[in-house]
Amino acid sequence: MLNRTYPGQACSIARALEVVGERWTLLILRDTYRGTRRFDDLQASLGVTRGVLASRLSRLVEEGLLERRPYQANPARFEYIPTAKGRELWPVLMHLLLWGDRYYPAPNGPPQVAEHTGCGGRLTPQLTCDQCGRQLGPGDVTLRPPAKQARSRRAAQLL
Amino acid sequence: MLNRTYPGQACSIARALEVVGERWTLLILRDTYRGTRRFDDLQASLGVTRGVLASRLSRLVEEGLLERRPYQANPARFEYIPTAKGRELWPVLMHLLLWGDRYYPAPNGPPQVAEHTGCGGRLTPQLTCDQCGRQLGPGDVTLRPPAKQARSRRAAQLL
DNA sequence: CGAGTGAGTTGCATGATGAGACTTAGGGAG
DNA sequence: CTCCCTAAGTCTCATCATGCAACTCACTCG
Repeated sequence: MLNRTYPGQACSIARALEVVGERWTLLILRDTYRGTRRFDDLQASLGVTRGVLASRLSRLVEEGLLERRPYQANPARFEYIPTAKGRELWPVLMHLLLWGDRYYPAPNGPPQVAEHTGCGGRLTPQLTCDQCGRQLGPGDVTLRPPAKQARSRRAAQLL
Repeated sequence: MLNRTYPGQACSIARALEVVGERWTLLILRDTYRGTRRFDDLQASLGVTRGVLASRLSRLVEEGLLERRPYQANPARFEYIPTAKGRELWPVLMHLLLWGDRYYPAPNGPPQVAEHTGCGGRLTPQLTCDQCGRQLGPGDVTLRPPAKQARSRRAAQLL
C-alpha cells in the first residue's frame, strides 16, 4: 500500500502493513517462498517494473525478511532468500489464498488446492487457541495489555 | 497497494490483493470489526483522507465485504457493517497482528495481547491440517489441481 | 436565523508507479 | 578483438494515486 507510515496507529497491524503493505511486496515474498529468487525471474514472473522491484527488494532486505546472498562472483549475482522473519508471514499469504480461492476462483479452470503433503488434508482456514485448541473467531478474542496485571483490566473487544 | 490489477497472476493471493491490497483497506476493515463503522469515526480513527476513505468504502461495499446500512433517515446516515465475506478476512488481520507484535512491538508500552476470552489461551500463529491436525509450514503444503485426478499429478511445491 | 453534524465531493500539489531505455561487468562466438 | 548476450540494476518521463483542505447538501437544535 504505502511507503509511508500510518501515523498515529498504535496497532501492530498498521506497523506490519508499513513493512509488507505496499503494492507487490507480498507477491514478491510469495515468489521467494516458491523458489523464484533472482531479480530477472521475479521481474518476469510478476510483471512488476524493474524500478519498483529493486526498491521493494532492498526494503525487504533492510527489514530482514529476505537475505541477499551472492550465488556467484564474477560477475556478482544475487538471490533473495526468505529469512525466518520472512517465512513467518506465510500464514498471512495462505489465508489470503484460501479467501481468494473461495470468493474469487480462477476464471478458467478451478483454483489450486493447498493440501498437506503427506496426509492429504486441507489447510484449516481457522485460527485456534493454543490452550483449549478450539477455533476462534472475531468474537472470541479479547485484546488486553499483557502479563503484569494479568486478568485485572479488560480492554477493547475485537468485534 | 493498488487500485490496479496484478495482470497475468493466476494466483488467488493476487486476486485477493486486488480487493484488499490497497492502502488503508485492511485497516478500515479492522476498524469495522472493532465497531468503528461510521464515516466520520473511521476518518478520525485512521487519519485517512475523506476522499480515499469514500473510495475504499464504496469498493468494499461493491465487493460485498461491507454492507452500507442506514441507521437513520432524515437526514440519511449510514454505517458500514462487515459481511460474512468481510469477516472471513479476520485471520489475515490476526496473523498480521501477531507478526507485527513479534517483530515491531509498540515503542511505548508492550503490545496488546490477543487472548481467548473464556479460557485465557493465546491465538496460535500457526495453520493446521484439517485431517491430522498438525501444524503446517511452507514446506508441508503442496499446491495441486483439485479433485478429479485426485492424487495423480503433483504440482508446484510451496517452498 | 445561525451554528452544528454527518457524509460525502472537488481541486490542487506532491508522491508513487508503469513503460521502457540505459549502464555495468563479465562470457562466448566468430 | 569485436559484437552480442545475460544479470542486476539505474534513469527519465508521463500518468496515476494520495494528502491536504475547502466546499456542498440536508437536516436538526437552540
